[in-house]
Amino acid sequence: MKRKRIEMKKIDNRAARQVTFSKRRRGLFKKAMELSTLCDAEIALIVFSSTGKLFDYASSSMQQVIERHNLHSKNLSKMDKPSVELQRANSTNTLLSDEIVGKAHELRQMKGEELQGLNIEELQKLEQLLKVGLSRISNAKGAQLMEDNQQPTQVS
Amino acid sequence: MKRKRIEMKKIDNRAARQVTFSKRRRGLFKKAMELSTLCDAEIALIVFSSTGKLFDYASSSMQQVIERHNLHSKNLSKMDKPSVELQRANSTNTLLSDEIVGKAHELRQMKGEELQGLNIEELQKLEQLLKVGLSRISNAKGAQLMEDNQQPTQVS
DNA sequence: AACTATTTATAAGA
DNA sequence: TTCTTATAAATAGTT
Repeated sequence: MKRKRIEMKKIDNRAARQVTFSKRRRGLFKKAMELSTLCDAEIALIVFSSTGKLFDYASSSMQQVIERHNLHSKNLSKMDKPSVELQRANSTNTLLSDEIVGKAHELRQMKGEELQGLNIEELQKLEQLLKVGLSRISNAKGAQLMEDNQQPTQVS
Repeated sequence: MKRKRIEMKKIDNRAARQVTFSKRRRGLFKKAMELSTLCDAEIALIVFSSTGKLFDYASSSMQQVIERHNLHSKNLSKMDKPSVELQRANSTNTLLSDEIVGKAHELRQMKGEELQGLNIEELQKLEQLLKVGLSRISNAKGAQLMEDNQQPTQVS
């Protein structure tokens, strides 16, 4: 039987690759779930086989993990524009609904209505976002008052 | 030394949980990369530690895998919809798109990126909204710092 | 961070 | 695909 360690490159033989994929995929998902359970981690795992079949797992919900990931990796300025991909994928409404759910969630976060689950770092990012917004609004008010030299409205 | 198999539930001890997280996280990411290499699979893995730190991996790009996932998790059965159904779906899509545009606009306003056309009163309302949001976030930060009164453990 | 006894994953064969 | 088993790999408990 003499097993040996396998070389870390794509397995050429199709059948062998498929068998290895099945075994290792199981192992990988098991490990992901264990890590989530043991260490209270939030995890999402997406796997496409070479034949295009999808396998996925999320410790909470895929949407939630992806959103949280976006909050971290973003490019805070492009999160609020309908994505190019989204416009292209307009053929069904599922994606659109997801996007609405996501944006509604982002809005609630900006309003401070749904902050649970965010850590300090994330809260600070949000705070920064709001502060920038506030200063822009303040500038806009100033500019408008200058133009409106007829009757200065009361400002807060 | 007598190691025994560990119980599959959240590890109570903070330090032990942190150590296990580090070890298993490494293992999990290694396995994910190996599966991708050996079996030519497209993989995305997102992990948030219990302290909110992000770790991620994507065999291609995160955006690409997430998009592909979105494509899979929705239709498949909607491709061969009767035309009436299709029309209904399309009009729904239009409504949903409008809603997204609206929410995106609202988000940009909150960020102060699109304030043209707003008068003083509107700017003040917006400002008020942001101030309320800021104070809630500030409270949340305070609450979280209180919770974290156990000494922050060092992570690798 | 490093060590090692054990457990766990899995390559190869059936 | 499932199972078996020898072996490689991961890791729990410890230093």
